[in-house]
Amino acid sequence: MKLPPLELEVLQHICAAATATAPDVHALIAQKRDTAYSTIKTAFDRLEKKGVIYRKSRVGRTTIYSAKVDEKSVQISLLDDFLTRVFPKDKTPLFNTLIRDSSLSEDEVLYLKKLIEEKQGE
Amino acid sequence: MKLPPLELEVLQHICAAATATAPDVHALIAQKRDTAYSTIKTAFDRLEKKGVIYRKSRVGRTTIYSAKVDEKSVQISLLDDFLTRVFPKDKTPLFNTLIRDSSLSEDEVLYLKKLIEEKQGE
DNA sequence: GCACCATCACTACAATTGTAGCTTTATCAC
DNA sequence: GTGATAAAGCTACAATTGTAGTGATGGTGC
Repeated sequence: MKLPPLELEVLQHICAAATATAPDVHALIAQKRDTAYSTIKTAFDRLEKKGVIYRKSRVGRTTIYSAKVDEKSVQISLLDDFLTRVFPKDKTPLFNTLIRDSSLSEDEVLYLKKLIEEKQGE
Repeated sequence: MKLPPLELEVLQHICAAATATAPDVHALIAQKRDTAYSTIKTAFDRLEKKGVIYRKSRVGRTTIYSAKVDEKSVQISLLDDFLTRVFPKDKTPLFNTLIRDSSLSEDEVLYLKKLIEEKQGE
């Protein structure tokens, strides 16, 4: 599956709250940057047309949407595509950036270590 | 920086060979899938217009291009954007897919482990 | 010298995406 | 009931991208 940035962002808000309305998501995004309501609503419409979200119910004249897909599976699908496109061969720069340069918490580092030791045990 | 898939793919071929011509890259890509020469040449033209590659020299009437950018820095830039967009919060699914599900060579696993231990030593 | 053909340069077009305006409509408050 | 208004629905548009056709052109071989 492919999701353009804005649609992904909207989907993330919907997933985070389990259900969401266009006005709600617009309010959230508008906190960070200037965006018209209709822009966000268009993202909802396109996500719905793509079968990624659906109309769960209504309150008043406000539609309540919910995701049809699991956020994690979307992430994995996007990650898969990204990795094969951007790091088709040598993954060293990926690891370097990820571990050396990106700010991981101590917990994340421990989690990673555990995963790797698991992998080595195979 | 942002690079659409086709332009990235072309750039990767140019970087891999240090210099490359449009006919060469077309031949390489055409091995994998059916693509018109002009499609590839358009990617060259757009990369050039974006300042990502430049005309280094000519042999006969064939232009030899070379990259103006380091492939690694492009990768890092794309990775940065991707991570903040797709995994803005919890990176657990990222690690899981990367380490558990993707096929890493033994060397890659060792390299990863080394990196993590380095990180822990900080 | 000339013809041929590889390569270039240019143009075009449909699909997607971000962006938003405008119109309609249906609640809700009174 | 009626009016104000929030939300929906629809339309539009520019930029980007993948795709490729076409016509120009200039080396190269003979």
